[in-house]
Amino acid sequence: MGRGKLVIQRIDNTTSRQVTFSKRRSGLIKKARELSILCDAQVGLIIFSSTGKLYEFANTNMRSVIERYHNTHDCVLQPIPADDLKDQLLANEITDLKRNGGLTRQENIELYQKLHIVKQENSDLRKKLNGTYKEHQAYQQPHKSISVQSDRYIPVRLQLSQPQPLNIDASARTTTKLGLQLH
Amino acid sequence: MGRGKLVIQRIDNTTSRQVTFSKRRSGLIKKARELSILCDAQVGLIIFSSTGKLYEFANTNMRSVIERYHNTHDCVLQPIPADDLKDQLLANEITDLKRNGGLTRQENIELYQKLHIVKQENSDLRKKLNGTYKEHQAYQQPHKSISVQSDRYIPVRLQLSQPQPLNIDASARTTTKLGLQLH
DNA sequence: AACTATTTATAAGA
DNA sequence: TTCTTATAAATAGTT
Repeated sequence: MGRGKLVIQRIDNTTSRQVTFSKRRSGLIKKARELSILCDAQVGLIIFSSTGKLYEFANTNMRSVIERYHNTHDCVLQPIPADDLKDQLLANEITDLKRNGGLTRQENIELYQKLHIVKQENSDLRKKLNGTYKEHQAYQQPHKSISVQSDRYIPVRLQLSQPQPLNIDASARTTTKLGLQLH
Repeated sequence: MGRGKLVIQRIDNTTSRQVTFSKRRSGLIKKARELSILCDAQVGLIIFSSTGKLYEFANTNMRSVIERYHNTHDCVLQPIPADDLKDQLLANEITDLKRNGGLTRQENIELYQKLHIVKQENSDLRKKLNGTYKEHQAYQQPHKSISVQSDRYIPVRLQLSQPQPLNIDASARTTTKLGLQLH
């Protein structure tokens, strides 16, 4: 839609990307709202811009949508046995925290890998560009600090971020009431 | 859009409503995907039809979107009041989990920012390289490596998304009363 | 922020 | 229901 046909791939130009984001975000939210009204559907929409800003729409409220979403999926984490109501409440909270923390860590790992790949691509591009300019000795790498930083930084973090297997065996469950372990 | 103008209110006719739901649902998901790609945004979309069936889209994975969403809202570390020793232990465990999760979260945010910067740098380099080659029409496919990257990336992410088994080793069992282990 | 030329989505019809 | 088509709506590039 527009003056020209748009190929669906990341828009390089920052200004264009931001303008397009603004336009399409509002368009998307509008359509989400329309769908929920027209068709009597429950809709939840979460958008994080590339700069990390949050935009959202939910015809009811986001929390209820998310809860309903969770209910449709099997709970991966086993409930922690508890003697009484108070213990159960605390145990539930711990279970939630474990789940969320695990997800954050997992996303972290993915981000490191992604970052690693993009940086690699980056340095390949730089190399290529350098080759193009090789007759001009004046050319300097424009972002040397970043590439140096990544060389030192990434391997270490990747190592630290390796997925940690979590595991409760029977004996562990007998020794601790909560059988809790956080990685 | 269509033969006639449509008023945005619940469609009474069941058949029409279902047909419209089907069309608009796919349209909405398509646009959500486009937004995430074009503008490098993280998008999560949850739709429950009026009959309760779930449809969803997330460019990364829904759990990570939801978690990130939660993270932007609740961040406060409040000490939990406890009546007795056992409660206190549980409360401490929760506090630890929260703190640890917070750190991971913080790291996560920084990774997003970093990734954003590197991607920008990447596209700048590509632009520069393209300019260098502008007289040679041979240089086309500016994003080839990115598509390769995603091909490599997605399977990894799927693999990482598998539920992680929980595991406590002997040393962990002996070190903490609650069976808690922080990594 | 507006403006439109175009593309895209889709309501109604076949 | 799936396909078609006229029309409304969204929006890319421009000013």
